[in-house]
Amino acid sequence: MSTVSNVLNNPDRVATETRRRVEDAMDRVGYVRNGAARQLRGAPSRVVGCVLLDTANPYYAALARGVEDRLAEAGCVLVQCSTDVRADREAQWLRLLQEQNVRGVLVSPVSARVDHLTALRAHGTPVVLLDRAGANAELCAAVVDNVAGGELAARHLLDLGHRRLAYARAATPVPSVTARAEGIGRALRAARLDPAEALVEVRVTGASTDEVAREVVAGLLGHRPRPTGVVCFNDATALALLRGLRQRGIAVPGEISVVGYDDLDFAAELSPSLTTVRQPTYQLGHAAADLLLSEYHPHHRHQRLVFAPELMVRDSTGAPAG
Amino acid sequence: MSTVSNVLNNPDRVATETRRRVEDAMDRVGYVRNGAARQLRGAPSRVVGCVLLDTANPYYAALARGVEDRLAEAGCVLVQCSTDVRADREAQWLRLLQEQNVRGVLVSPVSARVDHLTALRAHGTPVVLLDRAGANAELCAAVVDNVAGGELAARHLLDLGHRRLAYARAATPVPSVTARAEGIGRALRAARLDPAEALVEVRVTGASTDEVAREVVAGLLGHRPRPTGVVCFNDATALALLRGLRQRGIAVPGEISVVGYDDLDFAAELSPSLTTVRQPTYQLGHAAADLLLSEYHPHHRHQRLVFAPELMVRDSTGAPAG
DNA sequence: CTGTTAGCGCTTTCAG
DNA sequence: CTGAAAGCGCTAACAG
Repeated sequence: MSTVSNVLNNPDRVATETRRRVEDAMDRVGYVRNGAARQLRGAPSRVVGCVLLDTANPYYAALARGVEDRLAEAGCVLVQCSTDVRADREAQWLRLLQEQNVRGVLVSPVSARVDHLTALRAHGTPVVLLDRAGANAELCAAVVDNVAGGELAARHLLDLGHRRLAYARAATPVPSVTARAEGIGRALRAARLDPAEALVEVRVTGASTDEVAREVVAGLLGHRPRPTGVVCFNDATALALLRGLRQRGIAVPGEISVVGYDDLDFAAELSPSLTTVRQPTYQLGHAAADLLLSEYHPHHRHQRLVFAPELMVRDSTGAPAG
Repeated sequence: MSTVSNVLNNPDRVATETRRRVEDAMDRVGYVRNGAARQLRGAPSRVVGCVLLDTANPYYAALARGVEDRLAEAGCVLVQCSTDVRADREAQWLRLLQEQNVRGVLVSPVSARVDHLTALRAHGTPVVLLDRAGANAELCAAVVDNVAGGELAARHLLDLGHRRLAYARAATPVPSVTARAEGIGRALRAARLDPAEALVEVRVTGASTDEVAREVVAGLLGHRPRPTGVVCFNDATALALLRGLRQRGIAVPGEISVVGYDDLDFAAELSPSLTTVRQPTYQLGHAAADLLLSEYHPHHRHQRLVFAPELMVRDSTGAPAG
């Protein structure tokens, strides 16, 4: 019995001949190692958890793929859970993952409060924050600089000559979405404009493209003076907005300029092609997984990895009319 | 000790007062159940595995979300693995999942041969096939009828008057992609055309949109007589093709009609908007998970669930010139 | 209701 | 190299 165990875990301690005999006995009887029992004996878990706002969202799907690929190198698999931005679900998933003794969790937290995550870490489960840095570097984090992203988008519009902007954002107070608003405000102030006057926030609640289109267009056109440039918090919203504006016969970028966020595959192919902020999503996931795995090293120190977004200028933005 | 166990597993056998005492002792010390130990004692695993061609692909992301939601109802989580259409990876992931004693696996198999999956099932791990029905119903399967999908797309073009078609497909012999080719052939024969003459297959190997665009356009234009209608095996390829044709100044649908596959969010928003075959992806995942969970019922019989695709007619298709 | 006990499959240690 | 034994945390069965 101990020889078999050695064949599996310390192959070099076993004579080649013996090892061979054990190995083909194994596949004669179809032996499969029992992970639960190993883990109970103290072996590190080979499962990592990942709690995201919505795993079907292409942004998170790409991020998760980055995570998955890095974990594969370490022989680990990834459990993916969606919260749909609900704190109760986040808590429930984290509990389940903790019970499964996962090797660690990557979390895109629903709210800015991360006490429960700090507690989870203190309890022995490594945690890496995504999209949101912890307050005092008490947790590892990997983020794209959303403030910078919002700033890039807004500055681009300001440079083109726009003076009244809108930000079409999800109604839920997701940290990354809020940070982009902050970046937009920063760009406005740098241009000596008062965000209270020069910026309209339009909140999107709809689920379908059509609903979103209606909401955003209504929010924009209902405002006087009408904004001439819009930053959308993601490309899906920009897509909906472009449709809504086309249906109303409003020219883009002639009457209104539109900036997206994410640079999904289709952004470059729309007509007009979409100016948008690209995020290094896959790399972010890869690096985050790397960070998580490194928590097992003896002298681990928490780190915050910050990735830079990049503005992709295309045809949906131009100088304002008049 | 057994009382504690009962509080967790048979709460009604314990007096309310005692239960309460146990419960707050638990959260005073921060007790967390050990899943590995439970499982070792025979509790059913709460982890389900899912091995897909590429988890970052929006098609699979939506499918996985359907799976995830159904599993959540049963208190289970989903591990997602990507094979990138490589048989060795598929085998490796399945092995790992088997060692983790997962409750079951959903697999979108790399090849038509599923012996290893039948063997896995025989060994005690429930298996549900995705995108591919097993030969003799020896495994559960949930599929969208890809033959019907290919047929829908081709018949639409034939009805418009096209007589020379192309099929732009992934070079790898993925079952679902091949089935669509079969459907196209069937539609051609139904219209009394010989697929050998009336159909060109263009194989796509590129990874980036630009490469794909080049390949497909070259494949199409290099053929005499030139096809007037193209079915793409997915929307991403159609997107690339539209770009390629636009760059060459070829009118869609004026000179060439294009049909996509998947009906991703952006399909309706392109210019021209994309005629494409919609698949009930989320529902497929949901139903597949349901099937998997049902394997635990005593009198389970393997079933094959077939979902119907739907043609979304938009502006990228029209009557051929001349 | 509480305490005791056995044992799930594995790794580790120690003797032979 | 092989055999024996302990114990990871839990559940189930049973006696008090």
